[in-house]
Amino acid sequence: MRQSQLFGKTTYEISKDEQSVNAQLLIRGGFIHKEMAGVYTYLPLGKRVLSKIEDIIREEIDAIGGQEILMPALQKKEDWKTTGRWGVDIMMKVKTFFNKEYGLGWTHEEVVTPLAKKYIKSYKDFPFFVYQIQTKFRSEKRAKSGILRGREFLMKDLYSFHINEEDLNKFYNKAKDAYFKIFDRVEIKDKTYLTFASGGAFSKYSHEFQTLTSAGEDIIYICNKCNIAVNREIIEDLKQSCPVCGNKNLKEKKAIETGNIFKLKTRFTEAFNFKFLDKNGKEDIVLMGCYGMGLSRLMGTIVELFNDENGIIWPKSIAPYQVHLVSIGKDERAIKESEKIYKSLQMEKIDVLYDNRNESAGVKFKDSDLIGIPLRIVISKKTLESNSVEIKKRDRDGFKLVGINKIVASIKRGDINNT
RNA sequence: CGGGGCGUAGCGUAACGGCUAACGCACUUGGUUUGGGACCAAGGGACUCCGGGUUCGAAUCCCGGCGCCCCGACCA
Repeated sequence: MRQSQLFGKTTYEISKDEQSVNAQLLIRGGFIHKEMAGVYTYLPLGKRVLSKIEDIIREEIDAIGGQEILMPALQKKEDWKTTGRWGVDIMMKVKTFFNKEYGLGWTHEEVVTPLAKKYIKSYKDFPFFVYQIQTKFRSEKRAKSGILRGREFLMKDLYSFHINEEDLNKFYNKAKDAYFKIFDRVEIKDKTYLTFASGGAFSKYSHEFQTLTSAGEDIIYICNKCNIAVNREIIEDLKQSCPVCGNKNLKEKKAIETGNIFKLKTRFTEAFNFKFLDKNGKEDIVLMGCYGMGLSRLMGTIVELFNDENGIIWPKSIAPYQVHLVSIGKDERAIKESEKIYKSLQMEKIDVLYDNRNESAGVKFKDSDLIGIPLRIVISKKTLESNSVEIKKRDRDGFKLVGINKIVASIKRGDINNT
């Protein structure tokens, strides 16, 4: 992508209204645009990051047997009445000119349960797992913290269906592992704790995935022995101790909930009377689990975690581009060589953002820092004096020169992947 | 939903009862620049959030809306 043609712009100044770090950096970098409180447009750079997060999640959920579907955001009133959730205050509703009402989906049990019931009758078809990556609507009383708490946000929601508890438990643990794989791939695993939360009426605990950040809005209590945590709602019930080992020395930390998994058991299958026929031809109730993960929140969390005074520092796996090719100056040969490198990187199928703009070196470097692509190739008259380009890496350890490539027009995929 | 703060060009701000609403960034044109947010010159761009009031006169004061941010309650 030629930066001269990139839709969206970096800005130096930002309203003092915008106080959260993720909103500031993402807006300044031209990743997102705020439409209203809690509602954002994802510009090309932001959309690329979101898509990369989406790809990672899709891969890991597919790997545990998830089948992707896409359910409607516009939902039937009667199904919400069936579960008794039509009246919850989080639900947004729309009304037509003729006064017909619909709910806007903030979760999808009311859609997926009747849907599954329609297709599945026999024990032979269990277990099965369906998920979607879709926009959710929630009437948050207070949207805040940039894309950490929106009224409209992108979420992956997975639903599992089982004929017995043992099978549900088995999958529940698999989902847990898959979540940690996702956190690992976006480089926040070491800051993310499996956190015990209240399980409601049907199971003792549910689990949240809480990622430590000062921007977080939750308080969790970490057990360093077990490497797990407990959330605020159940800390008192547990008498301030770890539910696994009983350790009383829990550390209080701020965190953000980046995922949650929940054994729904029969909460929704009973409401919709979703039963299956077992081996003996006898009816029994289906068990369910649900597994959520907010993509836009994950993106915001990563920005909160990985930045410095100059801008965002994206993990390699979700950076909007793999390489930022920065061409400095108007020197004819430098421009010609930049074009050659740009084309050769494209031939190597490397995603490259090419700063071909007619801007000063300072502007280009500042923008590059802000956008936060971890690998930067700089080419200028100066580097060409030694027939080379600079390859610089900017990551959480700082900013350093990692190489000088002598043969300018022949940077290969390997050179990029190895740095 | 309670408390606090704030709404002036695309963005950041100034003017705080009195001439044509000012400045910086961004934008357009021409020129000089190009290794860390350059410079000169010339431009375009505003129903001062909306509605009502007070006043000879309102961006400025008052009332009512709406919107945005922060704190709290609630929540992925």
